[in-house]
Amino acid sequence: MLDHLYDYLQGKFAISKEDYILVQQASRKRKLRKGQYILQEGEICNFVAFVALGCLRNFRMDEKGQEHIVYFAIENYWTGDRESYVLKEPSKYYIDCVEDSEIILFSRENFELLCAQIPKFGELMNMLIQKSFMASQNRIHSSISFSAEEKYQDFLNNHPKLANRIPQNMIAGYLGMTPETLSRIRNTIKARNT
Amino acid sequence: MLDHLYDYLQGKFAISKEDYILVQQASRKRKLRKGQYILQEGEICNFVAFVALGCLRNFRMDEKGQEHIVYFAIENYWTGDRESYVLKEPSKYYIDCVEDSEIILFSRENFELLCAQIPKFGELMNMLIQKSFMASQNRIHSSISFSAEEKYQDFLNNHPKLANRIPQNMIAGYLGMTPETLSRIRNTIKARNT
DNA sequence: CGATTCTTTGAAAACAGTCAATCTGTGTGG
DNA sequence: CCACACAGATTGACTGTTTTCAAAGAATCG
Repeated sequence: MLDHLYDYLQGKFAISKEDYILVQQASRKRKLRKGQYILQEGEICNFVAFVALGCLRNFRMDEKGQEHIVYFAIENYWTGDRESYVLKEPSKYYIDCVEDSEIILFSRENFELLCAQIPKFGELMNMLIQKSFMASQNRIHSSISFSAEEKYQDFLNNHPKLANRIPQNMIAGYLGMTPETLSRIRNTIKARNT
Repeated sequence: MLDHLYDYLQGKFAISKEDYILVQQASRKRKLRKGQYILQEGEICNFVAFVALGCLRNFRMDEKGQEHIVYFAIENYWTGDRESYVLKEPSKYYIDCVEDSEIILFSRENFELLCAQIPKFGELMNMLIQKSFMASQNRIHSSISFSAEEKYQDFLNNHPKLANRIPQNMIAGYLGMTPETLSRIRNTIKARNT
């Protein structure tokens, strides 16, 4: 029943049936409801998660209770708090579900074992971190260079699929602006296109 | 004469003399003057560089000629444009020297060879990318969550060594604000501490 | 249908950017 | 050694953008 992940890994490096059985044995599936947390501030992130269905977000909460979102993970994306995982320190992040979701969880032990047992799997993870880094660089550039409207346009260009399924207050929290500002920006864009 | 890199690698994984000779043969040293470029927009980044001395910056230029700095590399840091390197696509970045510098350059071919020949070297690179990613995440958080003054304070906390040697207009370009704004922020901080 | 959450709108205030002028320090050439 | 040029930093007045707070409208879910 882990077909989603199997298709994904097939697409990445043509995993063998036998190796996939290892993956299956190392993981467990979890169904989650919208709003449910898989990580909370202060906990050590001892897992890596693959999103088979739905959408999750990584965010921090500030003293005023405002949520600042650093990452969305939809189908075929991985999530977790890399920093807490690597350093084995309490996380500064929350991870919760934006929609009802299905994820495949790997405990730290199992995940490291898999990376060692299936070299291609380990390489894939290195490649993913590299891609994450490249994406982060681009996000940093956008966030230090662009006006609020430009940031939103950039978001639409880079994440057309997210734009349609994520509430706007979260998009605002991802872009570093208030929901009111985002709403006004959408207005002026709409006005311009008429 | 590549002692700086030798000490660095020693500190990272106790490299053997023989392996270090490989590193030496795969690299070449370059002295650079302040302002000199090692990468310009449109070029493909076919190298990885280690900074033995001095300071370099990665930045993009917008239509108005404004420079947006995504990264500073000082002694014992690595630089280059990872995205252009990996994708073999023209870079969107410039990399130039903030001070007179000495760097150790690895061509793509030599670098990949080294990673394969010296497994610990390859692992180190993966680890560095991972750390870069973690640093990027934190920078994204700061840039979507903080006011201009908080961003500056955060910069002082995280990069005390950079604050003293980098001109303020560049710090402003790194934090995503104008030099004027940064100057005023420094004023209010100074006023508060008297 | 009612309750809750999300989005929009308005007016005022806070914040950051722009433009122009001045000040400071550094290094260079006469 | 001085005078000058130059780059970087500061200041002031003004403009524009974004936030804040409050309220009203839409949409969604049980």
